[in-house]
Amino acid sequence: MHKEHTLTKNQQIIFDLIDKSPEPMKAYSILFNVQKKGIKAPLQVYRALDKLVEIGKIHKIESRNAFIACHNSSCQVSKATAFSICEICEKVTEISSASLSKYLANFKDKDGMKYSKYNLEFFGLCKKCR
Amino acid sequence: MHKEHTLTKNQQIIFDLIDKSPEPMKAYSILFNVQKKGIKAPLQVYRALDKLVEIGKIHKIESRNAFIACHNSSCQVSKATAFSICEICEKVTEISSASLSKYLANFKDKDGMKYSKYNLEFFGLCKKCR
DNA sequence: ATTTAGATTGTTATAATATAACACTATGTA
DNA sequence: TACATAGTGTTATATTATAACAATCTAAAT
Repeated sequence: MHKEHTLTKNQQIIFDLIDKSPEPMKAYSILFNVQKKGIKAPLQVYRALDKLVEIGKIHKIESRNAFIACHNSSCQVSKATAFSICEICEKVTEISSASLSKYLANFKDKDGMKYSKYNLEFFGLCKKCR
Repeated sequence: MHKEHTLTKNQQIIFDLIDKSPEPMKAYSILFNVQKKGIKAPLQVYRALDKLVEIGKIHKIESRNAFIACHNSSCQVSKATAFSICEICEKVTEISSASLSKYLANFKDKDGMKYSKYNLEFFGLCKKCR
């Protein structure tokens, strides 16, 4: 359905790191972790992050300036994202709910406008922190 | 229903500026604009912004690192926000839809968890830019 | 009126996040 | 081969945000 993107070396290194991380990673934390692999400058990280976001392999958690691997097989290229964020432990979970995405994709604002692109962040306490 | 907060001098100056602005304002743009009123340092701005966000007089547009006055009379203290953002002209509009807020407040994730606090940003093209 | 607790202020310094500009290199395709 | 496009490496810098500390204001309770 969609083009498979072959990741470049930097993109792969950075994706692997984020994908293995149990929590969202911040750009400079990523930088610190990949310096031993030859990625030395912030821009190298940000460029890879931009591309990975663009092709849907990772998502940016806007309220946290952090990045998480996409674990929702249906949103590889999607820009329609939803997350829950624990306000205590900062655990972030991607929400993949067909009814939610359907509702939001069909939502019309007061001008009758629909939006296929959105980002939704829910805040609360996760199971463990409740 | 809710406590009226009397704004302090700095808070009032900064709120007035944001409230008059037709578009979201960034912190350092706010700083530049209030320097003639004696607010000289970033922290003075950020502290007022934090408080204004906390009491619901303004909202932060997370994807833009910018602040907009609340024009939704029902969300003075609310943390349940929704916006549409034009990807060309960057116009931001707060969405106040009873059905949307009802849907989101009642949304349950796969653990059955509900969230009273959320932020939703829709992206698309506004009327003028379409 | 005085005390006191909490919020707010002013200030300097610094941390954290992100991009500009430019020359160079790899990769795929005509 | 040669051309276009995307990616790289690098230095410098812009932008966004917070730490720490002393001083001041404000409201409520003596």
